[in-house]
Amino acid sequence: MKIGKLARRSGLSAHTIRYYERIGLLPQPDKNTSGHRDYDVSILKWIDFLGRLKATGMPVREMLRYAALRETGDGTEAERQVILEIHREHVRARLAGLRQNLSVLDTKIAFYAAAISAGDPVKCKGTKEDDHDPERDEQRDRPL
Amino acid sequence: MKIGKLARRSGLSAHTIRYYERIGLLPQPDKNTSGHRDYDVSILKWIDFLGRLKATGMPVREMLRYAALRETGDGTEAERQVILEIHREHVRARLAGLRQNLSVLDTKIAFYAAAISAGDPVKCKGTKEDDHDPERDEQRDRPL
DNA sequence: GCTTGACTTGGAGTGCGCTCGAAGTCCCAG
DNA sequence: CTGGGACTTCGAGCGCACTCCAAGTCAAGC
Repeated sequence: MKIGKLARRSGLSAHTIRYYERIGLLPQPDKNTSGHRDYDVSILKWIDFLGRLKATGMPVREMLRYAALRETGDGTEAERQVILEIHREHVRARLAGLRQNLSVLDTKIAFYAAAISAGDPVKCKGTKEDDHDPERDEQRDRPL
Repeated sequence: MKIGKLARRSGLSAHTIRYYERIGLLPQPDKNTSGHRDYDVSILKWIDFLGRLKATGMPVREMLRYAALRETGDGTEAERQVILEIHREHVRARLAGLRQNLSVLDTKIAFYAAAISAGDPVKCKGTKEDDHDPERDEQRDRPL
């Protein structure tokens, strides 16, 4: 498979594939007599997995560590596992944070919905000052 | 409250606060006779909310739209609600994707764990070629 | 009155992850 | 044999979101 086809199949651009190869995320593929890259389909699985690492927010630097271990092959499994486990914790934390922020978003949207559907001038009025929040009775900045 | 204190309280740097003001995320604060910014505590709530938008992946450009409506004040509630509702859908989608990728991660980690704890040379051997995947019996690239 | 440190502005620099362009080579259909 | 399209390399450019620097002002404590 040449780069154009791999691009179509993987969803990456040919530019990006070459870029990934340059930085070491993708292994050097075989080249045919004209110097054209010739990929094995198995690369698609690896690209898919890279996409998942990326989608879960792993920085390229970390993917690079993982990719290097993968290149090395046997004997690096434990290290790869550790990388993945640490990353999994990051993902779990993000998930938790996202859920929390989502609920804040829900609350806020519900507030807008209530204020607007009621055409409530008082509540709508409040929306500029500090944006709705229920705990608005904050103390002023005190001299420490 | 001056910028340094706001920085400490909000967790943003003074640089970032000025930057946010420049681009329009934060309203122009009052300035004292020396030209120093003087913030009301209520800004902290807004910064907190901005942080939540950011944490949920809203691009600055979109925050800007929201911030501009908030500045305008009354009469922009419906638009703000729409922005938030659309964003909420993005967040839900991210959450779903993250959960899915997390489970892939779990599977992969479990695979490493099994292969390593068994010291299984066959399975470990497989980990370089295409990284463990169960569905390894892929057809070769066919001529379309 | 002098030092220290927090503040001001404008603009330049950074890090990440691509993304694109230029110039050239190669293969194949018509 | 010619035109078109896919490929090659190298290096520059981009968009985002900061982050920092330089040069200057100002207020308070010693």
